[in-house]
Amino acid sequence: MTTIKDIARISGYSIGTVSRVINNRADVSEEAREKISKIIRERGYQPNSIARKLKQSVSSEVSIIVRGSKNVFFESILEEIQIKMREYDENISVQFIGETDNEVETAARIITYLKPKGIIFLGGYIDASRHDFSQIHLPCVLVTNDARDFGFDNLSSFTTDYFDAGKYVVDRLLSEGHTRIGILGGYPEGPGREYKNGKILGAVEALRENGILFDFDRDYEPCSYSAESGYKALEILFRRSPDLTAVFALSDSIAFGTIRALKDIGLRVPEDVSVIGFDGLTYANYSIPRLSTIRQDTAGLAKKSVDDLLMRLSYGGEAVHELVPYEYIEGESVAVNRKS
Amino acid sequence: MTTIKDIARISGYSIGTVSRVINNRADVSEEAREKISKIIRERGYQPNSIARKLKQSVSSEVSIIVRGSKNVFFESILEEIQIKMREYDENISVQFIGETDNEVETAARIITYLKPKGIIFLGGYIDASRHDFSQIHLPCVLVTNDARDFGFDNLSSFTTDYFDAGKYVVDRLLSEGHTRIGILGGYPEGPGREYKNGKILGAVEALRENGILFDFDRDYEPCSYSAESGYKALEILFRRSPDLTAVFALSDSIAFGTIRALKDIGLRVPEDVSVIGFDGLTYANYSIPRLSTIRQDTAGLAKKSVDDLLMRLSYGGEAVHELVPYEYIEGESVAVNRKS
DNA sequence: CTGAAAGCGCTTACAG
DNA sequence: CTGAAAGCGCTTACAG
Repeated sequence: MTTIKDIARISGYSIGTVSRVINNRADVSEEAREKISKIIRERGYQPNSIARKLKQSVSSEVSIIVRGSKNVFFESILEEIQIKMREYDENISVQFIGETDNEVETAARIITYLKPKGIIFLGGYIDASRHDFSQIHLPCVLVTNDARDFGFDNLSSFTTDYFDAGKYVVDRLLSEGHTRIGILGGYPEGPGREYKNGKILGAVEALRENGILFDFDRDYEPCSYSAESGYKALEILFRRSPDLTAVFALSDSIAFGTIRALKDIGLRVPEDVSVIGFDGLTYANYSIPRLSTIRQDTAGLAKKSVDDLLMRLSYGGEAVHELVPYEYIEGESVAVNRKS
Repeated sequence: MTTIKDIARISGYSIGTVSRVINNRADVSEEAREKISKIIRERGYQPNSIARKLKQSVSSEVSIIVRGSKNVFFESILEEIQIKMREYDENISVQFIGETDNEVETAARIITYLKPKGIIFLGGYIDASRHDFSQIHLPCVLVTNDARDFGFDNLSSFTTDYFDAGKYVVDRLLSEGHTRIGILGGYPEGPGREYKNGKILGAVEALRENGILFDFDRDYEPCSYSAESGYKALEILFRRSPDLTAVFALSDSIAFGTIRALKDIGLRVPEDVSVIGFDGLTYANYSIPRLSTIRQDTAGLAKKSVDDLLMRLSYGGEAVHELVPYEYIEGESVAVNRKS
């Protein structure tokens, strides 16, 4: 293994000077820089990143903490982030945590362990651990949640406007004549069994504006973000509310399970029941029927998050909070309500 | 930050003894071990892994190199590997590389950079870079390819028997009376435009045993492992061979694209055309129609790979090569051929 | 069983 | 602009 000592010996300079060349410091003579660079190139010398990390209190990596490893939507954002980071030649390390794990605690552990220079949270909440987060002073980005109101100047956030999108979905269903609309996905949060999910709140608001009071006990069924749970949740929902003519599934995977369950019950989509999903997974465009859904801009979310983090890392600047536009994709899973 | 020095100072022992306790060495008195352990627990002290890595020529991490970041099947194996590794309290670092990147080169880079104690290759070929691999002396595992014939005593491999499974698929279609069977997916490899893919070779063999010579030019269409390319490939295939009554899609994602394309052409699955996929993704059980497919044992592949690597890491031993059983899942996408 | 000391490969004030 | 030296937090022969 070639080390900095070898380069120093061969070049005739000290390891201090070699180190300065490696780190592109200004205070090196052109002569030394060229000579040393040449030798580094020839030998294919790569500085030992572990030794560097030990000295530098911070490494050159960005850590990405992903909440929930089975979430197809997060996987696609993660993929985009990876691509972007590779373009910029930045190193990343990915950490998956469980749905119920505390991402801020994880961040604290990672900071001592990996010493990242910045952190991207993919799908955390943060506000549940505000106190702990205030101990973290690295530039961070929260993706798929709005951190505007948390008041941390080192935490940017980029997210779809879930409230607005949820409202759009229900407005769309209302405009097709549906009034008996069910909602599938997510969980009531906190001790008060509150519904904090923006998609749900937006959906409820759309109904309210049309004089319909959403009955959670009857027309809502919680479930996690997978086809399996979507399937089961639909069965429960329709046993309770067989008169529903439309379903808003909080993710495409839930929607796929929903559509399959409806078929197995003997109901046709969209003739008997309309279904709208959320996320805009590639597969939504290949399912039978094609799924009508809200497409989140995964590429945009990823790009903005990465760009913001790297810019703040290099030049400082304030944290920003941005709502990234979504798009409604017209599929084949929505039809006019013929029941009423 | 608590360091080993603090623990030493508080406990009254030297940092050497503290280090021995941390590393569970035998040559420490019970008294010292207890006293020091207690303090470590109280303080929530975590040894700095970077400093450890610097001394130990090897870190405590296992690196996982994943080929192709858009591969849903690999993602599900990766997830299982992560779960297993976490159970065993082993740290991992994941590196995604492009479809066409050289995984052995990547491994060499990672070894100097991260100093992993072992490597798991998810979906590489290795044999294309045999020479370079012979420079790698860490325990390694290749998943989803058979390395038996490569002759490296540090490389185990676990894979589905693709030849056998491919043969099974076509036998299944033949038994339903299909003789005009198309194949979708993969690429001819190497300069000689050879078909090295085990699934394809098995399929061709099944046909041959039944007196049918597979016509690659007419009844095969290469494509990558996604719904999009499956959709396009099916269109091309059927423009050329509209008399096919069955399609073997080399992955479930290809199959989903295939089924959708057939529907858009105006053909029904399975009434007009039977389709069998490969992988056994969860979603295959929720699509319309439910997809008949070969389920690869992702959990088994992951568990065996992890167990083998950790065992060889701890106790040495020879590399092993194992074919992990697959299972045919009967869906709704295969029917008797009524054309002949 | 324990401590003192060398050293892993690098970075960075400090002098000059 | 450059070198000598301290030190990052740990591990591990070496003595005793």
